Amino acid sequence: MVTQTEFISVRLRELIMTGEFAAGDRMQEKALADRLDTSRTPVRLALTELAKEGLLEYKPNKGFVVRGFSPEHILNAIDVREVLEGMAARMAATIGLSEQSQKKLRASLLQIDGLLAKEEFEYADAKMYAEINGDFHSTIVEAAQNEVLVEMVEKFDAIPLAGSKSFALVTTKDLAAIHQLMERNQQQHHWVYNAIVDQDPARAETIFRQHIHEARDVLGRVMKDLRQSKINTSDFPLLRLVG
Amino acid sequence: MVTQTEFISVRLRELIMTGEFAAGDRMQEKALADRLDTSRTPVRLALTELAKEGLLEYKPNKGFVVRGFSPEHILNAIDVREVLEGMAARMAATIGLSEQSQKKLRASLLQIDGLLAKEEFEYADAKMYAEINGDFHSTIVEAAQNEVLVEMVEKFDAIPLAGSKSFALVTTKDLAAIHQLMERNQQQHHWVYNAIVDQDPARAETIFRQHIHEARDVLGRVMKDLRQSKINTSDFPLLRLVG
DNA sequence: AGCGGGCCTTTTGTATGCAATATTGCTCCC
DNA sequence: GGGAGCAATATTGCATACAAAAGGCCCGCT
Repeated sequence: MVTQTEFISVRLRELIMTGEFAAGDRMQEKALADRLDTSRTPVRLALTELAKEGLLEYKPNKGFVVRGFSPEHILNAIDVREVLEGMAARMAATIGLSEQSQKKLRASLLQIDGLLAKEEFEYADAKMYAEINGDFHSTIVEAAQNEVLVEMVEKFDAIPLAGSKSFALVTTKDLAAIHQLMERNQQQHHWVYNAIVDQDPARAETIFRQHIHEARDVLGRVMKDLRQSKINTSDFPLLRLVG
Repeated sequence: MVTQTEFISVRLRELIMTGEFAAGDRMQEKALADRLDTSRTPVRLALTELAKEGLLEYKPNKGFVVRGFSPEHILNAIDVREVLEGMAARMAATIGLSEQSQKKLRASLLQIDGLLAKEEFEYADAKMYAEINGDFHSTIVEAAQNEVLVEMVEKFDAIPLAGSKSFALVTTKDLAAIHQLMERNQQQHHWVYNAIVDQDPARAETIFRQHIHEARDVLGRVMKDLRQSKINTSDFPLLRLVG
C-alpha cells in the first residue's frame, strides 16, 4: 500500500460510481472513516479530490454531497466528447498511427469481432464489450499525441454514462437489441480505423463523430425511459446518480 | 471569510499564477502554513485541490511540487481550446443569442474599441484588453448553453498562457506591436459577433477558430524567443512556470 | 396547533502530536 | 577527492483533540 488517502480515494470513487450512494446523499466524514476503517483526515482529503473531479459537491460547513447528473448534463457532455474525439481521430489520421497504436487498435477490433461472433451472447459479453470499446477510444485519443486532449477526454469518465467505457451497459436487458447495436458500432470502429490508417483526416473525424453521435441518441432514449420509470434502478444502480 | 481552506486555496493559486514560485519548486506544508499564518491541515487540503487542477504535482511521501508546462503542452492546450470554443461559437449561432448575452458582447466590443482608439496606448491598457477579451470569450462559451463545455473551457485558465485571459500579456514590451495585434483580434471579434447574431453557425465557428489559431501562432513565436533567452522572466514572472 | 427561541447534539473546520518515510550531512573507507 | 553507509534531521501521513458551526429538539408562548 502506498498511502491511506490514495486507497480511500479509489475506494470511495468505486462506491459512488457503482451506485452505492444515490444523488444527494451526504458523505459524512466520520461515518465513512468508520466504514473504511480509518480516520477523518484521509477521508476528508479523498472527498476533496472527488469534489474536484465533479463527483461530489461541497458546501462550506455543510460537507460533501453526492452530485446528481441530469440527463441534459450527460447529453451535453457527450456532445463535447463528440467534438473532442472527432478532433482526436482527425489528428491521428493526420499524424499517422505508430506501429504500437495500430497493433492495439487491431487487437481491440479482433476482440470485439470475436465477442460478436459468439453463439451465445451473454450479459457479461456486453460488459466486456464496453471495456474494449473504452480501450479502442482511448487508443485513438492517445494517437492524437496531445496530452491535454487526453486529460480532457478522461474527465468524461467521471460523468456517469458519458465516457466511452459506459456504452450500452444500461440500455436494456434485451441482449438481442444490445447485440445489434454493437454490430453497428463495431462496423464504425472498422471504418474509422481504416480512415486513420489511410490518413484521411476528414473521413476519420466524420465517422468518429457520427459514431459518438449515435451512441448519444441511444442514451437519450434510455434516459427518456428512465424518466418514465420504465427502468428499475435496482437493476442498474449507476442510474441512481442520474436525476 | 468562510473557511480557512478556501482562503488558502485562493491565496496559493495567486502565488503560483503570478510566478512567485518557479516550476519544480517544492511546496512544503509547514513553510506555507507559517507564511500564511495557519496550520498544515488547511494548507494540505488546498494543495490537494491545486494538484487536482493541474497546477501542482503530487508524489506520495514526497509532497507537492510546482508543475512545469512545456511550450508544447501549452500549444496543445490551445489547439484543444480552438476546437471547443469553435464548437461554442457554432452552438451559440445555432441557438441564437439571448438579449443579455448580446448586450454583454456588445459591451465588450465597445470597451475594446474604446481602448484601441486611445491616443496614448499604455501597458495597463493591454492588461485591460486581456481581461475584456476573457469576458468576451466566456460570454460566447456560455451562450452555447452547455454547462460541460463551460467547465472544460474554464480549465484552460489553470494552464499558464493557455486561457483567453492571458492574451498578449507577455509577448513583448513593444506597445505598437501589441496594439496592432489587438486591432486584428478585435476585428475578428466583430466578425464572430456578426456571424452569431446572423445565426450563421459555420461562419461563426470558422472565424472563432481562426481567431484562436492566430493567437496560438503568436504565442508559439513568443515561446521560441523564450527558449532562446530573448525574454527576461523577471519582466514576466508567469513565464517561470514554462519549462 | 403553530411558531419561535434557546439549549443540546451532531458534524465540520483547524491545530497538533506522533509515527513513518525521505533527506541531509557526516564519517569513514577506498 | 569521492562515494557508501549510517546517523541526525526534516517532512510527510495519519489520528485525534478541541473549536466552531449547523441542525434538531423541546419547551413555552401566542
